[in-house]
Amino acid sequence: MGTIQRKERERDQRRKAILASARAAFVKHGIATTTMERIAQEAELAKGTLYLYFRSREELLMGLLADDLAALTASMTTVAESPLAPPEKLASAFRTFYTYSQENQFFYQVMTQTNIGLLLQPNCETSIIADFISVNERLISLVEGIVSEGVAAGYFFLHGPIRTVVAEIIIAMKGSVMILRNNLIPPGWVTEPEQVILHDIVQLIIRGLGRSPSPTQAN
Amino acid sequence: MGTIQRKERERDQRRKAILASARAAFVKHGIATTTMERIAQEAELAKGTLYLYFRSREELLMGLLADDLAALTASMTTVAESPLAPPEKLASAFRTFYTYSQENQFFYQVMTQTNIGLLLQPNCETSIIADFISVNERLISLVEGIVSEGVAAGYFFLHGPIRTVVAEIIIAMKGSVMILRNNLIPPGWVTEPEQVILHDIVQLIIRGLGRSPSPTQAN
DNA sequence: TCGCAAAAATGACCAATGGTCAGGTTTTAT
DNA sequence: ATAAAACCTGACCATTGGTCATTTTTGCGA
Repeated sequence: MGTIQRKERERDQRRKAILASARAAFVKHGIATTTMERIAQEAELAKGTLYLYFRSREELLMGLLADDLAALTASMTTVAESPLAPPEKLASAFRTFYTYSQENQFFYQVMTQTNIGLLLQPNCETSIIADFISVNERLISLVEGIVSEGVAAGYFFLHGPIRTVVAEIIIAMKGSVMILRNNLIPPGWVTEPEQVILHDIVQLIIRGLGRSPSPTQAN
Repeated sequence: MGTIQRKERERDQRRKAILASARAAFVKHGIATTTMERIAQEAELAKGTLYLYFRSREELLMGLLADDLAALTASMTTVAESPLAPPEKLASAFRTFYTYSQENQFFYQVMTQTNIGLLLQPNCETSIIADFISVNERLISLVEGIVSEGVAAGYFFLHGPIRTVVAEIIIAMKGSVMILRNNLIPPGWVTEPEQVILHDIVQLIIRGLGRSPSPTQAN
């Protein structure tokens, strides 16, 4: 019986070692230009061996992304549990998201160089997709908690079901980060640093949340 | 002298014919899975001939995108010149952007399946990049006109230089469209149609613009 | 009209890369 | 010790963007 456990443990260790090598290679060379051959070399294995552990290059990428999303969720949880007022907590949550992408090179590259939708392919293992969805749900719940708190304390107003409002906030903020990090800003278009732009957008949304959706008048 | 003009005209016609064939192929088969061989077949030319007119696959894509952005700018110009109040005009502008992407299949696919930043590569012809930047500038100016009008009429408040504020609005809205169209919404996350989500986000931003950035109090 | 040079087009070829799989090596169980 | 199972290897395969030697077409001058 001990043999099975050891073998499972060793198999898991090799899988993790391959992921670590892939991460190092992706960070060093960029996602698009890192080949499976190069990852295999970094892992000191044959290329064919990689396919014993991952069904495709996409599945390898998703494995790395799942780890990052888990770490990000932990950071966001800390924010959600802090004693800040809801508007400041919301701003802090999205600052955390941005900072994480800035400090974690692989995550940054996935955000900027990969169409994540294309990674969610039928040849990805189902449990990896489920992990991705699960971690996303936890992020949503965290932001929902902050918004709910803000509504209860009178800082925010809802213009629809809270779930929908939260989704919209996240869409806008994630989208902004993607634009900022996708080189979709024509040169010379803005002179302020990305953090300032992102902060302003968060504040714009927070101000919008802080205003009842009923008024149709100026001022 | 007549021969040179005719040859230039014919060369331009062939270039346009290749672009049309590429568009048809991309729409029919998707961007990622359309090969240059398939485009060549659609154009009834040899594959090598494509490279007499475009330096790379990316340059071909950029050529198509430039046409789309020009058409989109025309639509947005119509909105900017309409007699609507600035908040409604702003909402209409972004609705136009979304509707265009919905109705124009190639544009939709570029938005969802392509990392545009990767298209802006050194092997793209400089004038194509310049066109891309130029069209972007026109879009920015249109939105800037609307915001400026709203400020003058007392609908909107600026939290920074108008150029920056406009950039932030565009970043948030473009980003939202990208998220919505990139299948980055986990299944079952939202039940409302994309248009409703986008409309809500625009309204949230408009409400934020309609509130002076000074208040720090709830209600 | 003909001959030649230039321009345009062709399609076989090349290099690169994700993925496959027959064969080799190592581990396990009896 | 032996056979079977598990693991690993690296040559091979299919695909595709891009190249380039060759072929075809066009334009021009005699």
